[in-house]
This record gives sequence, structure tokens and C-alpha cells, in this order.
Amino acid sequence: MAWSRNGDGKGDGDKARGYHHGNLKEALVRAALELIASKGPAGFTFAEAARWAGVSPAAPYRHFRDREDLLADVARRGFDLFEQELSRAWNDGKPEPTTAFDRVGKAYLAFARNQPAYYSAMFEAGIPAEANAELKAAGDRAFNVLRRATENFVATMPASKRPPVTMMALHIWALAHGIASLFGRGDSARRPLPMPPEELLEAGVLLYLRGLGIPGDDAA
Amino acid sequence: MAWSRNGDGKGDGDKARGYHHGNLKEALVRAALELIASKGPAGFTFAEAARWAGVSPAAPYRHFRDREDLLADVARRGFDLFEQELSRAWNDGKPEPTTAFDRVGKAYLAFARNQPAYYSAMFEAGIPAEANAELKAAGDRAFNVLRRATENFVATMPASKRPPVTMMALHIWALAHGIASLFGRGDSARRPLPMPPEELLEAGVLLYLRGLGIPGDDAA
DNA sequence: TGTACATCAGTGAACGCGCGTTCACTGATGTAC
DNA sequence: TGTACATCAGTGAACGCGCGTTCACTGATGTAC
Repeated sequence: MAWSRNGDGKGDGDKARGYHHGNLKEALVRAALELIASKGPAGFTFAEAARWAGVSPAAPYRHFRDREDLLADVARRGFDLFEQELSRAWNDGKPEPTTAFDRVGKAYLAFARNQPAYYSAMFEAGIPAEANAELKAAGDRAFNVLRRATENFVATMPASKRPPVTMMALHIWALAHGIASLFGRGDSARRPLPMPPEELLEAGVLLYLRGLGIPGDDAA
Repeated sequence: MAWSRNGDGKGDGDKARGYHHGNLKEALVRAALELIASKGPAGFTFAEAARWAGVSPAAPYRHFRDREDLLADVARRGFDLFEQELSRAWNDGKPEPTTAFDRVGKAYLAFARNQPAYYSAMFEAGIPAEANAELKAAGDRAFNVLRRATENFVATMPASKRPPVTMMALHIWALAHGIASLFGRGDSARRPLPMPPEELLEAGVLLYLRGLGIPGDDAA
């Protein structure tokens, strides 16, 4: 995590705030991320987040129903951020679809590495998806970036050999997710790998595309 | 989980045991699995496992240093079982490498679906890998099944187009793991998918192999 | 086959602790007039 | 510009609870002779 505990006056070391915190909701989210990053999704409590934000244990109840609610909000924000990063990497397929596709994969891995707290809240905290419509929608939006990217990519292929878009998007997602979860994560559960995860992903995607017949003519 | 709470007289409903439990270590592991399955890896406590096994809260300390120790043991046993299942599915590549390879992928998915508790203990409980040599070794053994299968498979290819074995094994692992984690898991965090996960994996592996030039001559 | 003894595995009571949650409260902020 | 009032956001004390952990203990089991 990049936030210092007193970067903008929200850490518990800061006594110079009034009766009202001013931005407690955001501070609690950041506290949760900080605690998840250091102890895993299981390793934080509502009370601890409150202490970290420098408020009484009852204060969080003004903003979140309970611990689950806070965790779900963290995951939702994570998907929003994830969506942004993937979109930026895709950049509408410019200058050409293949390199843009490559950037999306790298962005996936970068997110897993740089935001391990968000990542584990999003994918490993065990929040039941169907229980939270807003969270589900945020997750779908993130996947849709990948899907749209795939769609644009497929449109550049000769019509005769276009694969089903959804299938292809799911393959890329699963491959990136598998590599990120196993080898590319930013926390202590990362497994050693004899090469950079980016390289593994790039080679995998390249072979997959070749299997689809890309490039069309002179595949080695 | 397949174990009933009194299948062999270890559930807490069974009062007819003597002063000594007889098999407490195994009973605690099963209790942990049962609790993980119903509430996630975060959702079980040492005391609860003891209660489930029908012993006093102090009894588990005879067998495990603490909760972490028990959780790591669950993960290790999970990898042992996983290794067995993958080995059986591979069956030394018989009758032919391609179908055997397909079976291994299906076994990966089947494990994730049928053993969600093991699966999340192994991959999502956040146990630091370097801290536990025995656990790491068990994980490596499981991966080595996949590596050996890949090796045998690659050996059937013409020497000129053999890919690096480790890379290929890692690709298959990552793809299977991504699909299992996102869409194939047996718990409530499974995401909906417009097709069976097995089908998605099979298509992905097929395209990947085609990218490698398999089958060698008449790829569509 | 019996007996004495060592070891093992589980007991149960106790403890301190931090958590989740509630409650009536109070200080700060915004707004109608 | 001032004042009264409503609303909002956080307080702090309190509670019951279950957890992790310890301890001296005791019943059961195994073994030497």
C-alpha cells in the first residue's frame, strides 16, 4: 500500500482533528486495505479499523453495517480501480490490437502485484457474489473491459476464423488470473517462478493467438 | 465434504468414546475441513474445531502448535490428495498423451469443485510458502505430476517443435487454476459461466496446443 | 500371567483479552427565517 | 447578519461472549520384568 498513515491527516497518530473526522468512510476503507495487506483478508477486525482511523469503536457503524459490508465495499472499489487500469491499458486498441492486448495482460498482473489487498478482497475474501448486486456489477464492468478489448481484437481477424468472443475473453482472463494468483501476487503467498510472470503470460497469450490462427499467414 | 459427522464415530454427537479419543489429530483435520467448507478459511477457530471433535479446548494442543499449524497441515494433506488425483488422471499418458492431458485438466477442475475446503486452504488461506518446508514440498510434488505429464507429452512431438517443458506446464497449470478459481470452485464465490468449466478448459488447452503446432499437419 | 511403573492423551477450570454491538450522549455543522 | 433549531457524526462507557492459552490433574495404555 502506498498510503502513509498520516499522509493527509487520517492516521491514528494525528490528534489535531475536531470532533468530526470529516472523511471517516474513506479512512476506514484505507485502514482495511492496510490491515488486509499486512495480515490477509481474515486478519482485520472492525474494531481494529476504527482504532487505526483514530475513532471510537462505535463510529464505523455510522458508515458500514458490519465488517462484511466494509469488506464488500473494499472489493467494489477494487473492481472500479481495476476497471480503470484495464481500460487505460487497452487504450481503445491503439496503436494496434496485438500490442494493446499485451498491455491489458500486463495491467492485470500489475494490479495483482501492486494492489494485493484489493486483489485478495476482490477474489479471495469469499464474499458471496450473488449477495451483493453492486459488487457483482463492478466485477462485471471490469470483465467487460476485457470482453470489449477482445471484441475489437477479433473484429480485425478475417471473418472466417473469428472465435467466439466470450470464450476467448474468458480464456485470457483465466490465464491472466491463474498466473497472477499463483506467481504474480504482491503478498507472501507468491510462488517462485523461473521467469517474470509478465513473460509467462505474454508467451501463453502468443501461443493461444497462434492457435487461433494469428498471425494469419506465416506462423512459424 | 463427504464425511458425515458420525461416519466413524468422531462427530460431537458421539458420547461413547473413552477418555482417549484415539484419533484426535485426524478428527481435528476433518473438523477444520468441515468448518472451512461452511465458513471459509477465515471462519474457523481452534476452539471450534475442538468442540466439533468433542474434546476439551485444551486437547488440540497435544497435536498442533496452534491454529496456523493445523491449517498448514490441512493444506499439506490437500496437496497430497491433489497429487494422487492428478497422477491417477494422467495414468502415465495412456492410452494416448492428448486424452490423458485432457483428463489431468478435468481432474484439476474436479478437485477444485469437490474439495473446496482443501482447495482454499491450499491456495487462498495465505499461508506463507517459505515458512513451511513440508507444505512447500507437498505443493511441489503436486506440480511435478503436471510437469512430468507435460514432459511425456512433449516427448511425443517432433524434436524440432518441442516447447520448453517448464513453460508449457506452467501455462497449463495457470489456465486450469484460473478457470477453477474463478468459475469452477465448489463454494459460494463461484462466478456464473455460460458453459461448463470443463468445456472452457478443454477448448483453451486445444487452442494452446494448436498454437504449439499440435496436431502437426492438418490444423484447421 | 501378573504387577509396577512410565508415558501418553485428554480434562476442566481458570485467566485475561479483544471483539462486536448497544446506548444515551454531545459537539459540530447546516439551514430557515 | 444573527439566531434558533434540526440533523449529523463521533463519544465513551458498558455488556456479554468466545477465543487462545496455561495449569495441575487423571484416566488409559504400553512395557519391563
